[in-house]
Amino acid sequence: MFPRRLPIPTLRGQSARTDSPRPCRHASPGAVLHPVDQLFAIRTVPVLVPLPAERPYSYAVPEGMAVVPGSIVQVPLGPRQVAGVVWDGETDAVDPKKLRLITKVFDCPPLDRAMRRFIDWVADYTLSPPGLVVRMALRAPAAFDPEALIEGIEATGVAPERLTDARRRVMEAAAETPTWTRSGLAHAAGVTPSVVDGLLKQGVFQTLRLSPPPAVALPDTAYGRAELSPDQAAAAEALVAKGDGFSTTLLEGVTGSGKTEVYFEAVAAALDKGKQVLILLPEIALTQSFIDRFHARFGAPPAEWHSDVPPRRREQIWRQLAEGRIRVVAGARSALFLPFQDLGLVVVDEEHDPAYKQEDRIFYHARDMAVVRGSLGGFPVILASATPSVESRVNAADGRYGHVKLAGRFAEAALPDLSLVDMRLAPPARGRFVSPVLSAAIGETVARGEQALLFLNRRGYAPLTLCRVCGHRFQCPDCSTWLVDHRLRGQLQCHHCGFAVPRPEACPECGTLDHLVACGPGVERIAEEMLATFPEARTILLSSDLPGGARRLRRELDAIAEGEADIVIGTQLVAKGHHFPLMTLVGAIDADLGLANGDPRAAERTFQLLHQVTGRAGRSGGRKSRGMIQTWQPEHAVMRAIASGDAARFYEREITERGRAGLPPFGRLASVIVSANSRREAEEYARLLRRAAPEDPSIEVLGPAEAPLAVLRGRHRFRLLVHSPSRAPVQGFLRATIAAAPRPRGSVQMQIDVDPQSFL
DNA sequence: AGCACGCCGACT
DNA sequence: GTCGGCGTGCTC
Repeated sequence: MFPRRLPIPTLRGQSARTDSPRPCRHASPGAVLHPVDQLFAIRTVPVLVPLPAERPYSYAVPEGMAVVPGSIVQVPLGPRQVAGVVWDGETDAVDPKKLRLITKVFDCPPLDRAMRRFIDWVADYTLSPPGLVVRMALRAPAAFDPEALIEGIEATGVAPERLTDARRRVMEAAAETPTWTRSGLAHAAGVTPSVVDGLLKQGVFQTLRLSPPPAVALPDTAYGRAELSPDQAAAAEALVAKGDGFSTTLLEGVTGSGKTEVYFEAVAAALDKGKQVLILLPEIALTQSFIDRFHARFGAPPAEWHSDVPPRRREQIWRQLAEGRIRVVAGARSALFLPFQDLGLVVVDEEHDPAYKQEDRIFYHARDMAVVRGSLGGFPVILASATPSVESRVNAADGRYGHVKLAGRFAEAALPDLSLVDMRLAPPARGRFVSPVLSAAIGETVARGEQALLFLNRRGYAPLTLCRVCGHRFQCPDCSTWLVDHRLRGQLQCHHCGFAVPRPEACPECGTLDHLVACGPGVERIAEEMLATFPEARTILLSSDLPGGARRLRRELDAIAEGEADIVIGTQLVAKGHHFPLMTLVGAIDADLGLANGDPRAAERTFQLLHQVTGRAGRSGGRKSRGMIQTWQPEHAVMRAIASGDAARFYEREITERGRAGLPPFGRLASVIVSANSRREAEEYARLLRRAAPEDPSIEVLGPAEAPLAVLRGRHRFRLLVHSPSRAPVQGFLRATIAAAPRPRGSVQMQIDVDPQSFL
């Protein structure tokens, strides 16, 4: 089974003593040297510092300083002071002249053993230096020192000299709660702070130091206990029955079947046992509705953790979490590296979402690392989705994961009627992209006062611009990809590296004016078409590159939910999180779009995206809502699966295909991302790898044009795709290869991406 | 990752 | 003559 397949590769030799229960100052005394020994022996400890070192560095422990593995310490590193973590095991033999003293131990709970093993595991699996992994856990510099105490007041028992009305109200409030802040008490009593000041002066109150207020209120598991359907209750019971030890369970339920309420019961069970809980969400900045639902269930919001959380708040959350004062975090993938004190459950919501994969510096898939965290920490992990990843489906089918299904009988009825629009039979008019069939449906919908959503996963106006006179195509100078016409911004942009030029009027090749022509649709162009076809309808365009950022987007989404638009046109961000009750028609414009981009997961992604976006439709007025999918390949397995609603058959087919092609979760895929100055250099390095390879995996060099992935953002980056159909872990190959081939520096830099699930 | 050192191009 | 570009090496 899975847990025993999680070796800790690098560091071993824990001393059992070191992780013992913590005395109040967070650090146990450690070994005390005999006075005679003190003269000769210098105690050294390994310290993992936040830089790409393969091993922890050795530091000397000053006399009288108490450190244990996990202690967060400040150490000198070259010219500066950095925060590091005392690690497990023995120190390397290091030139005593290099040895430097630990500057100080932060007054902060140490990282627990499970967390340290997790960091080592992630470093080994992702083939990245453990120092860089620990860096992710230490991204809250000011949090290592205790939060500053604030000034509070408490009653002394002395009676006020003259009991005015205002003073009486203050005394009444003070009688109910022992300690207050000055302004807090004044506010609660409905008086000005000067009343409190007066009483303070008289000695009725005295000041004291209070610990700062909690970042979030404690959740109350009894607060908003939902009425569960029999289905939901059974599923919740199945989750809770998994017990406290490690297990992974796939919670699969169609849109609207109430998965969230079900796993909330598992969350409540963990909280009742005094455990902390982590709920991972993809792109949490846009999921206010989740926070609201959590609040309604538990009477308090979870602590939020994502890139939009301001630095001060991050520090507060980091600290209070380490102290165990925060019980629940809802966060993006980076929350996996937070210093939980007693984590007892991780829920990965929308587990299939590609946003869980980090493709920057350290490549990891948060869903899989959550499973690893659960395995090392000995607690359950729940993966929830309406459209699970093929990997999780296979793991569930093979018994590695539990499988809890929510049939959701009411939900079935509320799902939209889906139909394919065969673009070969019902082509749009010239220069248009919406089929007359869909267009008519939009007209009817708007006429009824309902909303229509048009989905097209392509930003901008048109993906290609060419000159009608000489045939010149606008191309990125760095990436050899087409420049995307962004009319609202007046730019041609490269979606790979961010290169942009103002939209030209003349062809740079032949100089002809006004003969440039846009080819293909983007959301801006669909918006234009809708404005022309339905000039009286209120049309809204939603796209990630619109000005105003996430906040404006959230406002727009709220406005749409309130009915302040008739036609909404959006990229894939409309597929996430939001539910639109008035939306009774969803149209997918270029549903085939994602199928031909060379991604081995293209079919799966398209299936999930189309399923999700059509699930946005509401259920207005008892009439079933409709989903219409424009496709040029109606016979494609994905399209057939979407139209028939037969997800099971899609998965079956996809699993067979993957097995045949040796793709994950059966075969292994990894890529070595190299930054090289030219394709030639990248090819050169690929040759080096091939020569050094102990076996013979295929290594393919892909530039930005062939591998349209976020990971290739930036100039001159290439992806060497290592494909191995055998069960032999690609890591083993890469490790050996990297050891044999000179590690590139400077002109060629590399990062490694091992595809999820190959750890099983 | 940062930071210093060191070696070649365009300028006050 | 310097200022400063980033290639290279190092941090216990």
